[in-house]
Amino acid sequence: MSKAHQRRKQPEAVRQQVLEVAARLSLREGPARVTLEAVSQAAGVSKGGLLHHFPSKQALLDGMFDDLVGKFGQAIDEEMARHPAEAGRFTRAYLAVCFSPEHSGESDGWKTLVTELLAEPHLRARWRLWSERQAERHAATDGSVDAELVRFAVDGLWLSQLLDAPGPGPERQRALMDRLIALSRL
Amino acid sequence: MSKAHQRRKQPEAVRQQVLEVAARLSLREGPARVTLEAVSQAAGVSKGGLLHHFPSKQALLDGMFDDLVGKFGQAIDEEMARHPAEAGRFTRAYLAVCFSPEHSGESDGWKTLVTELLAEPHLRARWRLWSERQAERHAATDGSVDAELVRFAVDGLWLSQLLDAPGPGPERQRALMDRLIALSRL
DNA sequence: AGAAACATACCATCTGGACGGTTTTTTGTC
DNA sequence: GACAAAAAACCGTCCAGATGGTATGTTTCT
Repeated sequence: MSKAHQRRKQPEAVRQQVLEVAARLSLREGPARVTLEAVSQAAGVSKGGLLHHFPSKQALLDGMFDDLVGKFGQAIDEEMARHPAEAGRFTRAYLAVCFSPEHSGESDGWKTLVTELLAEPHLRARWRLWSERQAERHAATDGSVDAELVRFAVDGLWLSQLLDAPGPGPERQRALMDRLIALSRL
Repeated sequence: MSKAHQRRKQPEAVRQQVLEVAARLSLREGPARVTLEAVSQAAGVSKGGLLHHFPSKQALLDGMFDDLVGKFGQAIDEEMARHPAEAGRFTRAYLAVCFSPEHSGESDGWKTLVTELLAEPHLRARWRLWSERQAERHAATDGSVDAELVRFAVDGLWLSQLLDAPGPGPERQRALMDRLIALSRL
C-alpha cells in the first residue's frame, strides 16, 4: 500500500478518491463501517496520508457532506440551465437529477447525503441552510403547494430506493414520473 | 443507579424502557451514540442488566426495529378500523399516523425507524418484507398511482421534518394535507 | 430451591489520532 | 536554469480511551 508514496503526487485526485470511497462505504455497509482504517485502505492511502488531507474524522465527514451538497446543487443548476424559466422548473430539475439516467452515477452520492444527515445530527444545520436558500431562490417559479408536494414525493420515492423497498416497476415508475411532472406544472 | 436492583421487578417494563430510551438516543444524538453504556445508563439499568434482556447489541437494534415496526403497523390498522373501506383508506391512515396530533407521541419512534434502516443495512431486508406485505394487503383500495404518490410525499415530508429542514408553516402544512387527502381519493 | 432479574468487575478489541520520519513538489534566489 | 530551502504529500508506529462482551456474584420472584 505504499503506492501513493511513489506515484506522481496529485493531492486533489487523492482527496477526491477518498471522498468517493468513503461515500460508497457509508452507503453500502452503513456509517459505522466508515473508519479511518477502512477508508484509507480502500483509497490506497495510508492512515497518516488520510489524516493529512482530513485532519480529523469529523473533517472527513464534513468534507464528504460539502462535496456532495456542492455536486448536487451544481447538477440541478446545470439541468435548470437547459430549460426556460417556466413554472416548476426547479422542481423538474430536482426530479431529473434524482432519477434521470444521465445522473444515475451521482445518485448514489445523493443517497449518501441522507445517510450522513441521519448519522450526524450536527450537519442538519448546514442542510437547513442550503435548503432554505434553494427555496428562497426559486420561490417565484416553484412556490406552489403542488410543486412542494412533488418535491416531497421525489424525496420519498428516492428514500424508498435507498431502503431497497419494493419500488414500482419500470412502467409504473414512468407513470409516476409523468404524474409528478404534470403536477409540477400546475 | 442500583435502583432496578431493589425495586419491584417488572422485566417487561424495563425492556420497554430500554427500547424507548435507545430510540430517543438514536434520533437525537445519532446512531453512533447508541452504545450499551449510554443506553443502560439512560434507562436506569446496569450494562449487565441490559445485556440480560438483549444478549448482544445486534439483538438490541433488532429489538428496536421490530418494536417500532410493530407499533407502526398497529397504529395504522387501528386508524383504518375507524373508517370504511373506501378507496385510499390505507393511504389516509398512513398519513394520519404520521402527522395527526393524536399520534404525535409516537411519531418520534417512526423517525427512528429510518435512522436505523440507514445505519444498519441488514435491516433493509426485513423492511422490504413488511413493505411488500402492506402493499399487497391494500392493493385493492390503495393501488393507484396517485395513492402511491401520496405515500411517497408523506415519506418525504416526514423525512424533511426529521432533518430539521425548513418545513412548511402550519397553514401551508394544512394546505398540503388537504391536497394529499384529495389526491388519495382519486 | 431454582430460575429469572438484575449488578459489578474485568477483559479483548477496535478506533481515532498524535508523532516522527521520508519523499516529492514548490518556492525563492542568484 | 541551477540549487538550496521550505513546504506539502505522504508513510508506519504507537497509545489512550471507548466499546462490546464475558464471568461471576447477589437479590428477587415462583
